[in-house]
Amino acid sequence: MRTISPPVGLPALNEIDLVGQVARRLTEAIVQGRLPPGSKVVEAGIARELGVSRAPVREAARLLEQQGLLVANPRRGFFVRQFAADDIDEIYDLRLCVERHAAVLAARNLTPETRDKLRRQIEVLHETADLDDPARQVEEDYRFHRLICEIAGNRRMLRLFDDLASELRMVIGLIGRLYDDPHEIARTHEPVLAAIEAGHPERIVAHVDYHIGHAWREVGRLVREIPPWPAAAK
Amino acid sequence: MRTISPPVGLPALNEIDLVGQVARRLTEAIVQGRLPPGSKVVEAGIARELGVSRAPVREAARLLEQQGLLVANPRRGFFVRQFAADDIDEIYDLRLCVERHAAVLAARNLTPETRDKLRRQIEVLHETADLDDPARQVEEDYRFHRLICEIAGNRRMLRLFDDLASELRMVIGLIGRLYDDPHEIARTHEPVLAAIEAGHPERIVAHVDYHIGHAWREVGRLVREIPPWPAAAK
DNA sequence: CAAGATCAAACTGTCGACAATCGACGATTA
DNA sequence: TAATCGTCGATTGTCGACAGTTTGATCTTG
Repeated sequence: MRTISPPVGLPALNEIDLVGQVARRLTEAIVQGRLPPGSKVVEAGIARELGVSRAPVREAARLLEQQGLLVANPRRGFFVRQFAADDIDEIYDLRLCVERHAAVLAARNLTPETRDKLRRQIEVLHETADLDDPARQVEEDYRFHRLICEIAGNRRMLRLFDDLASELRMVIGLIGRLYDDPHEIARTHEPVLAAIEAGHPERIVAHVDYHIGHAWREVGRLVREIPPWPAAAK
Repeated sequence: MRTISPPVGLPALNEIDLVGQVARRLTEAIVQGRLPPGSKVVEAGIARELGVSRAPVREAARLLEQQGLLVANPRRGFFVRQFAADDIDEIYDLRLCVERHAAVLAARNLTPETRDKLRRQIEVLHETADLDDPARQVEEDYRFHRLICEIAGNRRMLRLFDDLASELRMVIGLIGRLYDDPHEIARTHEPVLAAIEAGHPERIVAHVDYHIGHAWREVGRLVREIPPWPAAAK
């Protein structure tokens, strides 16, 4: 295995875990909207662009396929997943299901350290709100929710959350702007944490439902507002 | 693309969706315990055995990796996933989380047709109970639970269920015998369906909790009873 | 005899090549 | 003119090969 010829502009891919790196690059390109939904992912093109051969690209594509970012059409290639309104509903429905459970478990496992982590993350959310960087804001938002799943202590659930988040990142990225006032978003996390600290399952579920349900409705509204997705190139 | 040289004993792989077929064969070998947990999956070996090259085998392995049946160690290869007691807990915890939700949704979407499907499946469970075919019994059991997820109408949730089921099949396959009397198993599905037909969310959740919780405890007990998993061959 | 160094075989990661297939475009025909 | 067919370039699916790494065995040395 040798070092890879430097692709233009981007830092060169080094030699370990090429597949993982290609997967990350592809994911980036998709959630940033550089590869719009419905567009064809030409193996040779990606390979040339990244300065690798097609084999690692194909393997990475399989990963993203399993993650739901790509769709494979045998003999026709990989295509960037297109989302419809009911996809949004599915994702949020599943997310609600997972996060309710995670929050209840997290409350059960809560220690002073993990509690502080959550509090600190809400602070970060407030700080980020001033930065006018929607992508960053979304990222820090997920980090809070991810923390809850982490604290819940079920690794499979955490992976599921990550998968859902990567699909959502794609959707949010396409919407292009934040669906709400950043400070407002930061604030709405507080009752969730409060409920977790209080530790009453019903209250936790209620607050998680409210919080996620809010995002669900907002995203759903925006998606329906801009129905023809941004130019499914090719 | 040409036809594949016939592997010994098994029907030859034809030319379409080679990756999918290899994946199925591998899954089979794993859940049947022919590839024991911890064992190394040698790409060239599998490839030779199936009469294909290593490329499709690698791609299939990536699929199974994402599904959790294989673990990839960079530069060392793919290994059959090993389950510990806490894996069982994670899987059942997640399954509980999903099936509660699915059952409530299924109740909401229930039509006379889907209701009959569920009833019929319980009959099948009873019929299968007489056959003394544990694998079949487990399969029909899953089919009932899968039906609920199907009726719930969230495709992502259905896929998640399938992934969990394939992990569980592997575990159950390793245990080798059924964890309970087949007729008893068939019977315990009835209250779940009854609750879904009645349509009270709390009752549905309670019955699903009881049903799945029972399997959880039984499987957990058996796993702890036979702690050293069957010879992690090499 | 144990611990470390040395070496060979086995295996993985990646590549380039080639045939089969797809899709677009233009020619042919009714 | 519209529909069908054939051709050609572009792209996928698969393969065999090669380089570098890991592994396990053997040999060396304290």
